[in-house]
Amino acid sequence: MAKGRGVLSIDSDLISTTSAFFLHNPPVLNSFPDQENIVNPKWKQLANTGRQTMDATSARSPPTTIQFPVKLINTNDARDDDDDEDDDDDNDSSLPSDNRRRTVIDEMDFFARKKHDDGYPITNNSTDDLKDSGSPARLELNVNTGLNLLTTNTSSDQSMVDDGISSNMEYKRAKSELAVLQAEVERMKVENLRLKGMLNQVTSNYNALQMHLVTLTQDQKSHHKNEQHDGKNKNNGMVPRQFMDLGLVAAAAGDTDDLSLSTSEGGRSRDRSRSPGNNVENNNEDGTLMFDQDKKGFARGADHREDSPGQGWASNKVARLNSAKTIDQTEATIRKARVSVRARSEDAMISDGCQWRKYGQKLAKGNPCPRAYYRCTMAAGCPVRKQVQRCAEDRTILITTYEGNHNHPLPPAAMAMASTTSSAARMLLSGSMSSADGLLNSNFLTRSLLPCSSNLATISASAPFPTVTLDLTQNPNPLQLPKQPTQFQFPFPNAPQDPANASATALLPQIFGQALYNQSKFSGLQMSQDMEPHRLGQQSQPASQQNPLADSLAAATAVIAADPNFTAALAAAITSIIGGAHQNIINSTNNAQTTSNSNGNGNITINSTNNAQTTTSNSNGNGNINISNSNSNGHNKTSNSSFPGN
DNA sequence: CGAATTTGACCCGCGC
DNA sequence: GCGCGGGTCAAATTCG
Repeated sequence: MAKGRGVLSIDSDLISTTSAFFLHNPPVLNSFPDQENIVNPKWKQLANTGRQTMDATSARSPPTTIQFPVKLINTNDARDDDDDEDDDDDNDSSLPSDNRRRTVIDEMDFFARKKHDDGYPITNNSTDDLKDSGSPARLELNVNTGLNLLTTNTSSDQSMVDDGISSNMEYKRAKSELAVLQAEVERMKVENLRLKGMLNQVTSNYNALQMHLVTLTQDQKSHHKNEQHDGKNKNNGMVPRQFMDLGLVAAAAGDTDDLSLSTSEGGRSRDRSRSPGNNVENNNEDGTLMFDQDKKGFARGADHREDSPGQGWASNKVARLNSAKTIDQTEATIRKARVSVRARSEDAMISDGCQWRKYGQKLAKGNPCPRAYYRCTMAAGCPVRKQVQRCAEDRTILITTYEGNHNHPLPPAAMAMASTTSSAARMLLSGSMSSADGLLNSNFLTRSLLPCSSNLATISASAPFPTVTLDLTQNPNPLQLPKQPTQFQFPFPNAPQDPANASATALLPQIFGQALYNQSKFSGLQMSQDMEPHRLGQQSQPASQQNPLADSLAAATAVIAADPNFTAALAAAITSIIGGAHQNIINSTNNAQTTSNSNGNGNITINSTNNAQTTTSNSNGNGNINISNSNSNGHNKTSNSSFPGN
């Protein structure tokens, strides 16, 4: 897990970077990040892996993305590249030199380019962006510029006429392009209204969130030893939402036959022959093989599914095979994804609200402390597993790794980890599955989007399993939070300051996990690009009734779900809270600009504005790394496999 | 006595 | 092909 770890660290104090997000145009979305916007050749090479000719696409097709200028200024590094000019000067040379250089994301100007295109005054960011547009590839994606009008028309519009008669043609073409863009603007406005509502909800529920967490903390402190037992008796407080197993239930709902075939063939028999008793568990009431796969899920399920297509099945349903295979790959990635929580605790386990049964223990290599294996026993067949092991270096640190999603209602106290585990996969997936080389891309995103070295959250896509690690054991990097003298103990100001209390530490995963969960919730189920705003609000309403916290964060995360950069933005907000923020403002306006600002005090301001495109621009301190988010693609994929029951 | 835990064996994937 | 390591199983054991 250690190798190749990308680290997420967003320092509210040092945040001085302006992030530019490029919002995608979903209908013509490219499934791969805009490596054209990647200034660094090395990164660009990475981004090109497994991707088809993007250059040709961008050259021939109408603009698929709308760029929103972002300026990322790296202030953490000793290098003096913290001004715009420097960014321009060494775009190619300095940017990649150190992927691990911490980049602090401060401001996310989602709509600056949009403003520019709409004729609004060009912001400073826009200016910077234009300067950055020295990269030819970037110009190609600058869909709203006049230049692109000449280069991005569709092939059908490409005429063989001579230049002499082309002026009128080009005028019409430009007019057509303008109409398209105007339609996009209208759609963005609708999207913005939706986001506005979400963000307002975040604001209105923020106090409720704090109260909720404080209550949880007090409750967990007082019932720390008995929490698992309490969870058994809190059926009244069960969250009615079903955490369906990733993908497998989707198979039950849609392609049950196919996936059943796929899972019943191949490597399935070998396992069953060894464990006949599992057959009972395999036969779920709905006839799916959900648990059967889940039993292999922690380590082997994905592998089985990946090579599962049978002979006849594949030959008869080529088209469906492709789609199913894609889903399988998605599921495999999700299934492999893990959420690891590092927390200081003297107890054998951190209290996460679930009931667990130990089914194994093993001495893992490199750690004298045994690793314990637990499975959730709150419901028969629940696929969720967790591993608990003490850190070899510091045995006061308890490392708990979760995988899987609960298939049963959960008590509120258990929502934290459940949300985390069910969503972390998608967070990784949002970057990893946007292209053929999923993990590579995920890792790429990790390094590019989350270049900051941090103790808070780590996303490791290069590990055997994509892992999101939440480190609750260390105070933030002093270089990143120089103004935060106190040791990080709890992310919320009102929280008890008891570092040894595992219950308290378990709440950060709740926050983060909730965000992740909501991200998946919106991205996978409700964040459909085609979904109308009012419908979205309606769907989120029940959850809101159940848990205002869930919805408030859901709203924020819905925005974040658009891109891993947004996740970084959320992390920035969380980090801000951790850093002692006393004020977190999330505003929503109709202005064509979205910014996320963080001052030295850890305040976070997120202004949502008139835009709905989902292209992202990312950059570190040395230059601009522009990543075209495949949000819509990736999330649509997950929507097929994530929460089919909803 | 039932439930939970322990623990050795087994299976599987992966690297050499 | 073999060994290693991770993960799981299930009989044995312990616990309440």
